[in-house]
Amino acid sequence: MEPENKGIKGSQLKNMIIKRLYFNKAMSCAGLSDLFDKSIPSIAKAVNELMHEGFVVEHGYAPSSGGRRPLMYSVKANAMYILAVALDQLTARIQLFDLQNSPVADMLTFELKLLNNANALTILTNQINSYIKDSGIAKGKIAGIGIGMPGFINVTEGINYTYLDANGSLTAYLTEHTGITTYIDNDSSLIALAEQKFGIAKAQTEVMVINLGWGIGLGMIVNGKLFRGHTGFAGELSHIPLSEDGSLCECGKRGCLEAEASMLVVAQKAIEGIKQGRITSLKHNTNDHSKLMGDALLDAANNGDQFAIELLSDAGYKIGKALAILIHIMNPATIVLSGRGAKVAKILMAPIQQALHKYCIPRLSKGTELLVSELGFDAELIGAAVLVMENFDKSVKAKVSKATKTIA
Amino acid sequence: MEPENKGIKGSQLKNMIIKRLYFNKAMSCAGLSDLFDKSIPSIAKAVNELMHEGFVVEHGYAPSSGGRRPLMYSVKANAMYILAVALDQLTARIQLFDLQNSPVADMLTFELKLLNNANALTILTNQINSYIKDSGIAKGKIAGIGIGMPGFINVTEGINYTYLDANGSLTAYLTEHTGITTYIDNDSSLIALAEQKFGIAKAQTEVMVINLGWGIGLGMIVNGKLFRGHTGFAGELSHIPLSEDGSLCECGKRGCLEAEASMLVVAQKAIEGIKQGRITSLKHNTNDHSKLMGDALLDAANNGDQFAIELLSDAGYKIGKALAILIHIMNPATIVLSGRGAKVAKILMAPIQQALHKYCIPRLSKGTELLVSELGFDAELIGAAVLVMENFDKSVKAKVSKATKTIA
DNA sequence: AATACTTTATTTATATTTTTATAAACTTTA
DNA sequence: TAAAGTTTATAAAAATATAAATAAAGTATT
Repeated sequence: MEPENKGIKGSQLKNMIIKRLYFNKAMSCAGLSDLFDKSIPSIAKAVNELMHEGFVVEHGYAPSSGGRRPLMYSVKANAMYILAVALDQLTARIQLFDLQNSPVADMLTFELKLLNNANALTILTNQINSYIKDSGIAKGKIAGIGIGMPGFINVTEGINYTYLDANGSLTAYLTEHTGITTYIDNDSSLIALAEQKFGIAKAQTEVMVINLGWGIGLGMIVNGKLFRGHTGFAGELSHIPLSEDGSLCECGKRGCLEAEASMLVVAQKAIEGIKQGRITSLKHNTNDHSKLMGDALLDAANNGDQFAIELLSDAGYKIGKALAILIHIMNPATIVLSGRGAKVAKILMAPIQQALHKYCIPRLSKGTELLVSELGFDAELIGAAVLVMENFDKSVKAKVSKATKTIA
Repeated sequence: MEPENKGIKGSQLKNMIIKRLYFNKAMSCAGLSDLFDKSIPSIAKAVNELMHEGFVVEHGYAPSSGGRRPLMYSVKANAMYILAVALDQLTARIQLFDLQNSPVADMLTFELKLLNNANALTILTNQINSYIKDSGIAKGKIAGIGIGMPGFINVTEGINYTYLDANGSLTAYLTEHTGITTYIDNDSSLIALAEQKFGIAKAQTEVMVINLGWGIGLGMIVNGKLFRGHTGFAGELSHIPLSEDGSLCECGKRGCLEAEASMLVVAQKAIEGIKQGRITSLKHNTNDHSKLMGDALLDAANNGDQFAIELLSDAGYKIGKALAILIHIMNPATIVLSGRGAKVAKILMAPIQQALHKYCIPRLSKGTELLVSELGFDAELIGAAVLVMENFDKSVKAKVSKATKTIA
């Protein structure tokens, strides 16, 4: 075997330490020893090597807990970088982060229609490559590319069955055409990941994150890890049968949550209401599409427009009924309202709670805390970065970097 | 430190091997090496020690897969025993198994009313102790006691908040008063465990098991492990809001699945039907309680009684609607119909499938297989035994046994 | 039938990891 | 304020696990 391969097993622990320090800010050798169930000398050796290799720096002494103060270590922010990409049906965002999740280049936003757009993948690839070039960061310094996007995604194969057809594995295509290991996942899943690692649900192990967008998504954290189900379609909250009647959904059924309470549907109801002469501060030009109205509606509600609030309350109550079902089945510690609609979460809160009181056994609703995202619109980008680091201990990145380091 | 403690870490691997061989029948050193990510010499050493200690025996050669045939090892059936206990509200079952899940003593069944019965715990403890004594098996040879029971259970503390108040930890009480480490869990959870380890859902990682009994329970296997939720109440399928109206449930709400489709409710509907003169082979004496009627109804349905089948079909459709919701959220590989009602599962199957077609997105229902338990009424007892062995690698049992062995 | 290739098992030498002992730095108790 | 107890860190010795080499027992190929 080549000498390069000899170190894989040994560098495994080092990758695990880097990953942990990315998530945990700072830790002591003793803490890492407990966490990984390895002896302190083993940890100390790995940490010292990582310091010489430039991945880890000392981070001062933590307060004593009754004995000698532990020397803390943290990851060196500029040792590596992470490229995060967030896509929705119309828009793409690209942002480069360092290992402390600080942006190291301006965010790039551009229009990218995913549906029926054969050029979308080429455009995205070019934009990523030129963004990296403009940033001045060497590709070898980028730990990976994480991409969040709508659609039905096979994470292990790296395929999105709905958008961005790469004639096989999308991640393989992007890895090849950028030279950087790429990971993809569902947008709602990444938002959940962000909330659990760096957001309002930090360190919780049972978290349900509602992605209130044009649709209604659900990201599930079970046992501290993203849960995707057997074929990757878990969390289809938006199409459970909520009521027998109700308007017809895109999926062909009646009574779906998405057909009753998504921001898009609420916007359409607003347009109808205006046509029927409802008193509201909202205006509607016939050539506006629903998404523009949606954004306007959220702002109007926050500014106290009664009609907008009424529409949102109605949606909130239905969302609450769905959450009651979710609580009964999953018994989560936390439900987080996140995504685009998070900015009207305070208005939604009251009707949601009302529905929970009506439809939940108290013993169950008592065990779940309902929270509003603080990451807001950044959640998906941060989740995309987290996705890269979640896979870091399985990749051989650190080994490669180390190899170049030791030669240099 | 005492010399006894020195071996704990080393015997960890041996306990893991015993546990694996309990679940897997027979494995080779190479297979165990792959599984535990340990070198073959390490595994071989541990296996040889376990053979000398009497826990493991050779199990012949497996067919070649293109090279030297592997020598298989299996656990020695009579090296240890497991005591399984299954309780419902009225009846207790006790059964002693060997390490191949074969009964080594006759099953003991006795009446044990759990509700408002201050003596229940004492009676159970005495029955367990005398059962073991009668079996002639030394207590030191029993790896543990596993108990499945209804109620709201804190597994880690070993407390059942509903029944068998032990003024603290029920498992601690029983461990002390029997001298054998005791574990408890919810009946539906144990049925799920049994189905996943030794039943129709063997080796599946995403399994939902419906416990069709007097109530409707749900045992969830997520990521290959029992899922209990944040406060242990996950899987409350029976009280999700299914319909706006519907009969009033014990829980105080309307439209609960349990109030519409549990075997107890179906039996009550049968009694009402008979009173109203419905044509049926079923008879009803006014002093019969619903549970007797329930058993009779299941048999009548299996014998072709139209009225019984009609009632069950009605229940099946409602169960199907609930399963549709479950599939949307969990996207399981398998749903198993188990418990007392499993014997009419074939009758339930058609209306359940019908409801799934109506309420499920095809993409989701396609990914889930609906199966009927083959373990039937034995599932809970086997699950109780599995519970003991699931905890085996965390216990120090094997070390103790080994110690006594090496002295002898 | 002979050769090449696989997979499994065993032995030995090497590498790694953990224990143990010692020291350092700090808190708590007497 | 001194003594005792904690927690963390480091350096040596001891234990342990692994990799490499070799052997054994089979299948597949020519």
